[in-house]
Amino acid sequence: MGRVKLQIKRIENTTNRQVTFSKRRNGLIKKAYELSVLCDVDVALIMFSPSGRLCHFSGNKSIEEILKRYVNHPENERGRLHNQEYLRRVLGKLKGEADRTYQEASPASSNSQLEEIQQEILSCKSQLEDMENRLRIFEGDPLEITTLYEAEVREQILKETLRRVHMRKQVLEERFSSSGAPPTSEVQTPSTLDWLPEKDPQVQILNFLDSNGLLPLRCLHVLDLATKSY
Amino acid sequence: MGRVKLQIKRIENTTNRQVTFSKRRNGLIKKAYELSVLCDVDVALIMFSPSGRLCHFSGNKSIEEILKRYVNHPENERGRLHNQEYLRRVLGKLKGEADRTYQEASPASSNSQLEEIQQEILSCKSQLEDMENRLRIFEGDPLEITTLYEAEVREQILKETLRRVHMRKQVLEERFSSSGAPPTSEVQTPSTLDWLPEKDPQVQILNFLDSNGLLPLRCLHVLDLATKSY
DNA sequence: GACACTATGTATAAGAC
DNA sequence: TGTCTTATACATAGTGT
Repeated sequence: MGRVKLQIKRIENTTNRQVTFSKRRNGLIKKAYELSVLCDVDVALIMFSPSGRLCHFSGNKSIEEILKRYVNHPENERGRLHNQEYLRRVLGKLKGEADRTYQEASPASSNSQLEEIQQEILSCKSQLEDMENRLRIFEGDPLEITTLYEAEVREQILKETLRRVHMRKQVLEERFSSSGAPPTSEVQTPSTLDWLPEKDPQVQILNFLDSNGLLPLRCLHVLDLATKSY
Repeated sequence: MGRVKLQIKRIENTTNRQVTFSKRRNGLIKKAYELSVLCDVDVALIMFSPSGRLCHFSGNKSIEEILKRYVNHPENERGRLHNQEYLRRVLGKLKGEADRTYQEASPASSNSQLEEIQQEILSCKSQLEDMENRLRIFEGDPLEITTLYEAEVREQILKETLRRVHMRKQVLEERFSSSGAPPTSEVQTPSTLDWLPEKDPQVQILNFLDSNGLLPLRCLHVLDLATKSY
């Protein structure tokens, strides 16, 4: 759109990049606004400008409400598939277009390029799938377990992992205590989190993670699932 | 954009609303993607379709990372002012209306779209990175843990996950024993794997997994790491 | 950075499949 | 729902202030 067709790649000129950001940011917010009104849906949009400033938009509800809905959404795990779907759609369209304009440019080269990219996407997807499977062992809802075998297997893996982490913790404890550093860990262990208003152990963990800024959001939904499951 | 000018108000016809959502959602995601690439900025976009389905987009970083950056951003409080600014700007523009009518079609070079897709692959890869980070909590080498905090956090996550899996296992045990099904699990629990030639517990687990064909190969490297670490 | 202009590239409403 | 087509409305790159 504009005088020339713009390649979708990082704009190297800083000034230009910021100008484009300003323009497109407004366009994007407008589109998000229109979508939220026309279709009566919750939309949350968060951007960080090149200079690090925060810009965001949300419809009627506050961003926080929408984020909450997001982290609590059971579909959360599957979310990344949407990007893949989009990818597939764009790719399909592209291929159709390439086929239609078969005569014009260099059909062979662009087709092979397409194949190559398709391969890469497939590879990426299978890797994602593999990782999803591996993550399911740890982050997945236990209710998905339907056989004793699998429950046993998961339990043993977790026990073993726990044992190793525990050993590592002890090593670190010894190291810190012998070097005279303050034993910051034991004081903040969840077993001493009783002062928290929350009594649900999962929420305690959540708060613990959050207060340490370590891995809060990405674990929220797991904990939520847990409270719902049992 | 389209045959007629559309009023920005809720589309009452349900079918129409959903069709429009589908179209505009894709457009919005595309725009968000272009902005994130062109201007090299973090963008997170979350939508809930009229039917309650979750759709989201994020650039290179995972949504969780961006949300975390958002939550921790000091400017957070002032955020909603941006919407007001936008409204004011739109109102200002509403005063001066101008019409332009131009049209011309030309065959789009698919090269830019190729680049677009290549960018998508990059995004895909960064999602892989994110998952790797999440997996590291569970599968990663404990020696990578350098602070007591992190050891504590990992331990608590593992304990909690273990607790949930254990509860699930008990449920399944009860279900099977009460339905008269043979208690296949206890017999093959690793504690009774003494007949195996391997004495290393980790290799025992590995063999256990392997013999049950459940999740063997993808866990190999974890166990390998374990034997190397200690 | 913001605003205005204008030529162009895009998105999309409608409609049909 | 997804997809394609077409006509039309919009967004925006480049430019100047």
